[in-house]
Amino acid sequence: MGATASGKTSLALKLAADFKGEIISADSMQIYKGLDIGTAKPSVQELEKIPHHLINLYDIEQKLDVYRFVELAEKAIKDIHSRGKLPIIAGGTGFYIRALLYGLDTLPGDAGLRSELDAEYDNPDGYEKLKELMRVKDPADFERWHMHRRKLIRALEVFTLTGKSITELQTLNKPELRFPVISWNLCWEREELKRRIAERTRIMLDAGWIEEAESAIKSGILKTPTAHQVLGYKIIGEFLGKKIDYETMCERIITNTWQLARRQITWFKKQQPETENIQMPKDYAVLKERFSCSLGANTA
RNA sequence: GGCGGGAUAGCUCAGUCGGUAGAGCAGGGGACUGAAAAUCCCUGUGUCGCCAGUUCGAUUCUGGCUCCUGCCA
Repeated sequence: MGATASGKTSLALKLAADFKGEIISADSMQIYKGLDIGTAKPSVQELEKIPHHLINLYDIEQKLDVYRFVELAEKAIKDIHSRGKLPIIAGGTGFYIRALLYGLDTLPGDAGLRSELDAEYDNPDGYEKLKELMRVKDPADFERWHMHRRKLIRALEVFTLTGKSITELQTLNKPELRFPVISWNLCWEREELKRRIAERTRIMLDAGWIEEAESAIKSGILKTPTAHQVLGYKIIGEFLGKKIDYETMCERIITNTWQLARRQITWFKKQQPETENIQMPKDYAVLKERFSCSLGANTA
């Protein structure tokens, strides 16, 4: 794992080639078909050379969430194991990776109820009514989430279904790794990562990202349940609609990407401290050697 | 050249009926268990363009200067 533009894809490809591995993408956006340039997927040749899982699996209008991701990834891991290969998980969606490695608590979900609550939130007084309901029924979660619409709604959803606080239900499982893993976080010096992001953004734009975005927007990506959240496409849409010029578009994408990277860095630092930080850049030979050792220790 | 408008946080700008100033964005920190490349929370001292005058006190009023900018020539 690692922040965006940290070199995960290229490292995963090399390790897979050297250790008979197959790659499972832990990326909430690379799972969608069509967003090839914008999500910096491996090239077609690379995808052909090394088997990949959870890439180009969904159409953009399909809905993805952690729960589904974990199911799909577990299936992929079993599948890879059954063929005697090594599963290599590579991606920047920390939330998904943590959920896969540690498992999710078995919380109920009801998308219908959730969207009802969400709609209620928009009604005049709806927000206050829902907050008041939480304040009375589930004060702990109210305290925790009253500032955060999405979290409040999810807490309310779980409370409605179970009569219990989501926070309470979440602490039932102690975090414990479900697989033996070697987990690395690719770290860069701040300014260096910023530079890499800026450089990669311009390369992606030159490689045809704008055309890709134009067609994705025509296919309605901005109205999809999950894929609309992908970074960059909306900004490119503003450029295509002549609301901003090329340079502004470019800078805004770079800024947004950097903000994403910062959130990822915080996540990996705070939420997955079991992960070993690998200070980049580092020669592949060194990484290969270290991986080999860890692998030996792990299977012993 | 004439008549206006402006000069305040890295950027765009508010504001102070005279008591040394605040928003958005950027930047920094944090959260995160079914939308996560998303969402949310915390975080703002800067010669208030320069020089003088009035005043107990000026970034705020007055005069001059410099630099932008608009209209007319």
